[in-house]
Amino acid sequence: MLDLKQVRQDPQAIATELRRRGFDFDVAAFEQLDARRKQADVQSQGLQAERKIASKKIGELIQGGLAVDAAKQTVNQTLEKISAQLDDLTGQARQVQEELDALMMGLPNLLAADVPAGNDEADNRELSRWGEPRQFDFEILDHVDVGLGLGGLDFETATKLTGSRFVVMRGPVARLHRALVQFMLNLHTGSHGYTEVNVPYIVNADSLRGTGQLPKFEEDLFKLHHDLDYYLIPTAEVPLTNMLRDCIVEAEEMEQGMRFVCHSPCFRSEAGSYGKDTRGMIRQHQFEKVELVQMVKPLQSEQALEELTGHAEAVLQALDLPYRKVILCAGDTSVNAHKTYDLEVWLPAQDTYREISSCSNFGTYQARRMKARWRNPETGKPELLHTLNGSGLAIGRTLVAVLENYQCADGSVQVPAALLPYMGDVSTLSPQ
RNA sequence: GGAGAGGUGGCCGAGCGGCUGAAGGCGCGCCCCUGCUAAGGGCGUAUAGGUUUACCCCUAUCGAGGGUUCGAAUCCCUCCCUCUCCGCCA
Repeated sequence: MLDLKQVRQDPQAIATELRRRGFDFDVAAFEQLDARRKQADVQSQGLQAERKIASKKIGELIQGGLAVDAAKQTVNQTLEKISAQLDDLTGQARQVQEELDALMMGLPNLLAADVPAGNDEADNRELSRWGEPRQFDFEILDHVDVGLGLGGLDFETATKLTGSRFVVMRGPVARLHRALVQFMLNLHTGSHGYTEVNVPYIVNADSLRGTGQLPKFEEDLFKLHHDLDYYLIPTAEVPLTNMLRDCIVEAEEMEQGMRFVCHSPCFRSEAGSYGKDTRGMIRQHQFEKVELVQMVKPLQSEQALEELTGHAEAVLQALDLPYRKVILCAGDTSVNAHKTYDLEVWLPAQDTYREISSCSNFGTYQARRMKARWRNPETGKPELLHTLNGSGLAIGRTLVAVLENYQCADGSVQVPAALLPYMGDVSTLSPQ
């Protein structure tokens, strides 16, 4: 959510900014609604003030010994006038307020100045590459066939158990998957200063509103059949970031750094992606991810995004997986993000780089929704903090990348050196 | 699932129809006193919105939502959450 005051101050400037995203902000409609809100507020608040005075007077008269009815009589006129209008006016004021809230909730975040122009994925700008894609001297397989050969990936059984877009992993491949989780958690907690957290995988609607998945993207979520509005998490970002919802963090605690890392499953309905990436593990309804979240003081978030992205890159480098770093263009940056870097890993079978991590700075956008604040010692006042998150990394896609990049001519797969300690010294996954 | 107790400011905690946006304490900030240390005294200290150059002022908020009333932190209803006991259970 944007700052209402800021929008009010210069709606044209906001409109211009949002146009970069291709978002059309109707300034006239906003100003009209805001004016209506103001009028409704002034009227209803004025009336409430009158009522308060009248009520107080009755109280005083009764204290002074007057009978209750007699006391009411003295202010009768005022009361009648008030009771006739108050419900109506407060109702109106509330309704207008709700409309304005909805409008504000629907506005995307402002983009950072260095976000490149563009409409979609094709306009994202590559910033750097790391590693050399390996040259294969044999016919390579994609991860599905590699996994099948190892007897470790079983899509058919998963389809029987549930349906499409699920997978069963078995034996050494399942272990490799787990090894990736352990390795990443240890790296981020050991070398990057993150605190490991374990969170609920089911969250309420307030949490999803806080991070911005609701109200606009409900169709992407799995909602539970339950009396309360419960959802499966689409990413650990939701519970992790919402830990600070309605909190005021003391300055001292901020200094120590609010860095959290969490391994969790992620559940996504993938509505609207029919036919996309249907083969293999690239796009599943359930996948696992190691998520990085930081809450920082406003002036630090720009730097924090660089660092956080670097933490995700460190995983790819340790696994010796070639990747490139991309800055998302205006049209491809998600509505709640201020600036996003994607890390794309090299997938030889697809002969292309595919997203494996997305690292974003949200500025105050999420914090304002969540009322996540810190106490600024200079002012003594609570101020919104900045939130960031990134995948460090998506486990399923990392497994895909390992299977493809480390495959051998005989169908076996070498275990990356960094994972050996987690594999019980199994250094090669052999075909069955 | 059953029975009971409770949810008040950054924290603890009083209030249980009007003088309460809320006593008292802790914490925090400023000042005074004190030649170290320890202690003491004074003042200030919620959030959001409106208005304003600013001060003032106005409105809302005592878990959430309804209701009763001229008036609700206080009474009634529904829901959520926490704690204790019983049952069940990984």
